[in-house]
Amino acid sequence: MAVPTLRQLEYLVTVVDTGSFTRAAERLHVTQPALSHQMRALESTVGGPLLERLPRSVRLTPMGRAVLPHARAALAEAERLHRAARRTAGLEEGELEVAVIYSVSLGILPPVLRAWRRRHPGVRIRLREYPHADRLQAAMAAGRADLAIGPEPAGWEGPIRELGVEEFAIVLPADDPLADRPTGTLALTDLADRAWVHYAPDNGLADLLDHVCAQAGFHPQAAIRAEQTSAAPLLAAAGLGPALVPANIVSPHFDGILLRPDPPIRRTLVAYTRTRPDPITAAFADLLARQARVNPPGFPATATALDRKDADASADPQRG
Amino acid sequence: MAVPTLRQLEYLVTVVDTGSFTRAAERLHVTQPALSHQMRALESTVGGPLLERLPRSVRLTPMGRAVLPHARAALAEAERLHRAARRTAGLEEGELEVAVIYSVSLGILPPVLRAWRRRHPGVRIRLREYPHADRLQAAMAAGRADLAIGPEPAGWEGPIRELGVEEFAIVLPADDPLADRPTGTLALTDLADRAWVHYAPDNGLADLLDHVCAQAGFHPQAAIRAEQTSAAPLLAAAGLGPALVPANIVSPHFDGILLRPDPPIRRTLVAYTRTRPDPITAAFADLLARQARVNPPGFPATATALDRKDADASADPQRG
DNA sequence: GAACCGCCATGAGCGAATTTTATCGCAGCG
DNA sequence: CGCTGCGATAAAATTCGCTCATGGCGGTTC
Repeated sequence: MAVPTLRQLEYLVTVVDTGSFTRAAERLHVTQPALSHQMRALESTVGGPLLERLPRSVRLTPMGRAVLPHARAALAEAERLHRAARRTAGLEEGELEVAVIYSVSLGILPPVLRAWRRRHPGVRIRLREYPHADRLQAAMAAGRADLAIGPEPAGWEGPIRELGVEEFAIVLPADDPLADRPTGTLALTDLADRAWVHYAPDNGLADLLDHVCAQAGFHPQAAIRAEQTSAAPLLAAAGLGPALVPANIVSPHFDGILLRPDPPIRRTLVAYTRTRPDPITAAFADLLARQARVNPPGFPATATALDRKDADASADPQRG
Repeated sequence: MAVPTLRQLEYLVTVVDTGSFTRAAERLHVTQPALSHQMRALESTVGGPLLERLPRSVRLTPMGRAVLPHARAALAEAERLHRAARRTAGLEEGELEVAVIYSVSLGILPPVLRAWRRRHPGVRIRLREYPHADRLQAAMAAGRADLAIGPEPAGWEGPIRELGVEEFAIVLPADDPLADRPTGTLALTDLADRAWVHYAPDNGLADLLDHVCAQAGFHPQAAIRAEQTSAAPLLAAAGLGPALVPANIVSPHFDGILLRPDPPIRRTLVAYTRTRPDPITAAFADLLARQARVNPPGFPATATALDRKDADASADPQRG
């Protein structure tokens, strides 16, 4: 009356294949009465006899003939299920959902994704981008991704793995009077009276810019509010005003000038999960921690060492 | 470590669909701890976590995502299995294997098959023809068909249903000196010195012809031995010699002469099964018993009343 | 033809797995 | 700060599935 058991279906096909209860029983490593019982139970759930017991063989009834292919199909599906599970455990396939703040998908992530794709071509990555660290954290807490990459989340309870300290740069056009500082550094207060290339309100960098300027003692005027983070350095280089951007999102062939703020502006980038990460997530987090160059050694140059030889270290769970 | 249970898979998809263990449990009419246990058991069989338990919902792990479609597929297959079983019980679909002797597939069967097909278009009939009643009976005993149609099997133990008495006719060419008997009958001895259209050795009619001729006191000479039963009347009409054929296999537009042997030669046709027939077989046997005109009323005319209005009588099991 | 053998069914008993009942822990919320 | 919803856990009861032992039935063999 209820659903059959996969094992009952397995019993059925084995009986049919061997043509005998006894042989099927020994192939299945059970005793023959167990098989008889299960077959009878199966016949009662489907509502009619499936096998005709002949003196020296068995034969399918019409109902048995109708049912058998579906039994095989269900078993094959269960087998596929098992294989799929093993494949995800072996990182051969799967789908990983990664949530990031904007700057990550512009800066550190692309080379990592490229390396990941080369190593695990079967594991698809679905990327979800958030403009603000708080929204990223909220989405992650609500379970919208397997792994989050962004600033250190406040009060997070799950495992957190540090990726590095992201450094911010001030972008000026090449012809700006302040552009050729011999030290390569610049105090924010030197730009207190400029109109800035600001960010749209929901972009986390808007808050960050407001915050650091407030610490420097002024409130930044906005010449424009960029919706897209990546537009900010371009707009700044075009002369709309200074911009504060993560140094790692600027292309190597960028024609603006990058100056290091004095004092430096930094934020730590981390990868975090809600719980102990599963194998795929752990592997991705590992790769991320090993390969992500949050800041290029020779700031402001942005060449990240993506093609570094990597050792397949074990994916030990992080804190948590 | 072993195969999962279909119910476990059902639990999984219900949890995913409802987004909650508790809601899934009530939808499945089990308590929530039972569901928790089963999910844990399933996770241990597939070798890793499938669900991530969030405060107010659940979320699939990558392995869960990989596994879920197969779980759904397996369940769908089980559902199809159940439906297929119900459909065979309702005679909506199925496959019936019928074994017959040659003359049946030439004579009484085609109109019955037509009627069956009209009534149960989903139930395919597979036909197996045997040249000899003994071979038919042996094949049936060995389980090569669901239903056998032929002469009464000797010492048969399963259910037998009588279909009628098949009458044999002597075929002569229209210009034969013996053809226009006013009585329409003819004694076999009148043909004792003719060369007959005989049958191939493995054809049961060969034995039958030899037998009835021996009873009439002579041994029939063979002008030819027909492999195909249906060829015999044609050869006889062409003048090769007299033939003895079941009256019902001769086409209405036949241009030979059919004479009733005196004394008549008859054999009973029956349908028989090994065991109490399943619904489909029983329904076919019913139709057969109701519709098969073993001999047309006006022998030797061969018009069978195939299009007779049929009442859907109940399919009570036969003797046995 | 009598004993034997292979094959499946049946019944009893047992151990394991599943479910239920009861309870705890925890997080979110008013 | 207690309440509520949700899932995990523990223990007990029930069900389920398996094995062991046995029986019936054909078919085969000597």
